[in-house]
Amino acid sequence: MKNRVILIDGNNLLFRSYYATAYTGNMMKNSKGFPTNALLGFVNMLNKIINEEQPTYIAVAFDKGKTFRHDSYDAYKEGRIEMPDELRVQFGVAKTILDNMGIRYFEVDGYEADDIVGTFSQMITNTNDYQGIIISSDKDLLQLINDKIEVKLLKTQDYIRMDKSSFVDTYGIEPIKIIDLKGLQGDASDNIPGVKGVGEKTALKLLQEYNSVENIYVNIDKISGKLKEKLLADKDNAFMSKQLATIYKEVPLNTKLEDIKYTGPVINELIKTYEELEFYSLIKNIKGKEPRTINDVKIISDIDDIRIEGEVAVYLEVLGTNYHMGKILGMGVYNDSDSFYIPYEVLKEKPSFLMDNPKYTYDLKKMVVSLKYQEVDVDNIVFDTMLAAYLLNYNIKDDIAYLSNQLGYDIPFYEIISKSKDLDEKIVADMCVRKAKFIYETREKFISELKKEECITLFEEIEFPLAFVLADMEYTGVNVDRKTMIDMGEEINIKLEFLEKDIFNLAGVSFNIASPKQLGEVLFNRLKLPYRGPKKGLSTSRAVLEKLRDEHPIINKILEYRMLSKIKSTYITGMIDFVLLDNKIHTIYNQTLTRTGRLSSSDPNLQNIPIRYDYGRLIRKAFVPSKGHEIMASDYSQIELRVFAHMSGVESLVDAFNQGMDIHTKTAMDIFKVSMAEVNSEMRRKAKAVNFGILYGISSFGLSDDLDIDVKEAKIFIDKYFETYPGVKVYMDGMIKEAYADGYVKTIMNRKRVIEELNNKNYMIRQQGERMALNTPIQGSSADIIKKAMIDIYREFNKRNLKSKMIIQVHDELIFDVAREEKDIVLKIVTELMENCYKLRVPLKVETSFGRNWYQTK
DNA sequence: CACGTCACG
DNA sequence: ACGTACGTGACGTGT
Repeated sequence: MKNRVILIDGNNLLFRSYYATAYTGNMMKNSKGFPTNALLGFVNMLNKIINEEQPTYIAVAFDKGKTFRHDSYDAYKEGRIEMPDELRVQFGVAKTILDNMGIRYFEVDGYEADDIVGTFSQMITNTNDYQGIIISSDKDLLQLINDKIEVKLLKTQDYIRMDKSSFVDTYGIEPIKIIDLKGLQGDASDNIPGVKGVGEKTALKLLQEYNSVENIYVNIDKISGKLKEKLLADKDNAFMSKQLATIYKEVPLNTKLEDIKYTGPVINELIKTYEELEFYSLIKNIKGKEPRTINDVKIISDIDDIRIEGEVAVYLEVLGTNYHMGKILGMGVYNDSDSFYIPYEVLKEKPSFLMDNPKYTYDLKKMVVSLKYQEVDVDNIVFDTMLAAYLLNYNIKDDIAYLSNQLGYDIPFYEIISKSKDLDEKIVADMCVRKAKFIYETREKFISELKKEECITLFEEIEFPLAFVLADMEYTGVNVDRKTMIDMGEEINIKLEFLEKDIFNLAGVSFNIASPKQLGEVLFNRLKLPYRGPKKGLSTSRAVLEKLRDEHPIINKILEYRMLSKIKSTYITGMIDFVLLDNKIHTIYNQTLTRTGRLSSSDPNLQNIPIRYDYGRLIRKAFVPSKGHEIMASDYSQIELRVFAHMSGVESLVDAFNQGMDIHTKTAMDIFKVSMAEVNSEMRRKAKAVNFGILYGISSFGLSDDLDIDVKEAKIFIDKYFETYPGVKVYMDGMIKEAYADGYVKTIMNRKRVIEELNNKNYMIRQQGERMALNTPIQGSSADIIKKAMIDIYREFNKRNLKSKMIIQVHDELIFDVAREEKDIVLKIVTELMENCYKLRVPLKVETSFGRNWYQTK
């Protein structure tokens, strides 16, 4: 077995990973603003290579000198423009990481990475005991291939492995002949001139006949006509180009192969570097990490030993992401005078401080709900770090360890320590107390930041009280009629079987209908249906298929198959899995996820239950009230357009809402300059589409797609709209200007969204940022309003001791499980509070309906 | 684990 | 010449 030597073109690797993400606008930075995108790709690639190749030797080469070669990015190749600062600064850290990983790297004045790789290849070629593998996406390096050297040529997704025989198969020449090829055809990207008028085809033909540049000129008289003239005219260039294309193999490295032995990482140093970069997921995966020093934490074994005074930080550790019926490990407790860990067994005896002492925590909803299932009540919670960090635009990623490590704390991830073979209670206890300590010590900092950012009112009056409301909704849950679901599932199964048979018959072949790849193959290659979708690849999305409805009977069958299998997998099978022993579904509302301030719902998602199409809508029959109750659904009518009218202050829109007009009809009247009676359904449909466009940050393409008209026609519509309502344009321009000036936009309750995209060099990304800047204040303010309504309603229900419960929120509607005898009062309270919880210059309107299940509320 | 697709506001 | 409407979550496929 030969020694495997990995040679890595470090410049190439960093460039690739930089541009892989930077150009899409996802410039990744740590919380201090240091760019990390190239480094993450770099490290992931190194890990992948080490894993796959299990090398004994590794060297990484970097450029050092005035020339600057790489082929990761065309603009550089052509223009030799400067390396962006955001990439430059990552090179130094890359070298530190290599040191930490136990990998030698080399850079030599006046030489490029290629030359260093070439020099090592030569050393390998000169021995018998080594085998070299070069890693790069630079095809120039292919010239180094020989019996002992192969190249892993990196592609966007994966790589191609090239050894001597596969190279000859692909190109028809020996690897080393690449330099002759370049001598003749040149390479614009490397400023290699070559012979003018000779391209790849001619060059290959010449080389197959004469083998080398030198030999071509020896036999120049055997060549005739134009080609001979061209060759003679550029003879000097041909030799010079060949030399330029040749990778230098004698860089003075003063190194033996033995010196580049891969020694493995210096783990603690590597972790430190990763922590600095906030590469927490990489830290998780480091093998052989030394256990951190465990503090001797007091572990409470007797409830009577718990004595704590004053304000205290607590953190409850619950296993897994779904805390409904999740396993509770225990609670870390910390304040200035004491700290300890309370295991679950003691916690369930309900220590009194849970009710009495003022408490700070992280994710109060999770704590309250988890303990509620154990019949343990918690009261007097006064602060939640997670909610504060969310409003301050911190990256929280659902884990207190992520946040705390960003702020200089040393807190392990539970997933990591749970893998250590001797996980004892001491380790968990230490971790929980560290978390509580973090909460305790950073509370003031978060509060002062909230004040500074003027988000403290939003925190105190909306997000913090809302968490308790959501806790109650989640714990209350939604009753489900399993039988309705199962019956519907069986009906779907039968329909699917028939559809599948029909589809296979029509296609003349059986295949996996759920596979876009196989379906595309059948439709567009086998059945030769005309493709009218987006250019990239073969899309089989509904939008594309609907255009083919009249072309082939298989299309409708496929669309129906798709619809039914979606309903079955997501809304029948998927939903049934979430029905707990109480016959209820308990969703989780994520309060700290969306960039706009909306909630999101998961496990399962109750905010995307079908309604638009008749068949899917039937699933709502399975969502039922408690005994003696009914389902009540109250939704805001056009809240986002009302918010828009309010924020823009455009008079005709404000007036329309104040007069109680149908806003889409009103828009149609204004755009088409007709009377109300003259507005037909087509005009209203178009006006409606334009109104929606306005909410999203309109674009002619988007509108044309929605209305299925020309982009030109759409543009005319938009211009007409802006002519009709010049105030809208003024408002939008002002909003965008403000967003560029501040770097963020805000809602009516001062929720801020930072929009990095506005600083992106890429025009498309900036455009996207502008649309976010237009949409977020509207979507976010609507979210603010309904959150306020939910809090008001929750408090009023409690005050009146009602049996009825608020159970679901779907962005602009609230669903209730209402006791029959409370129908009148609940309707009155909900309407009143939803409509009046926040005063705009237009009225908020709420529409409500009752039903014996969710389906009937319409 | 990313992608395509589709469910909702 | 670009390649797009805003905000989410879940599923099956295929690497």
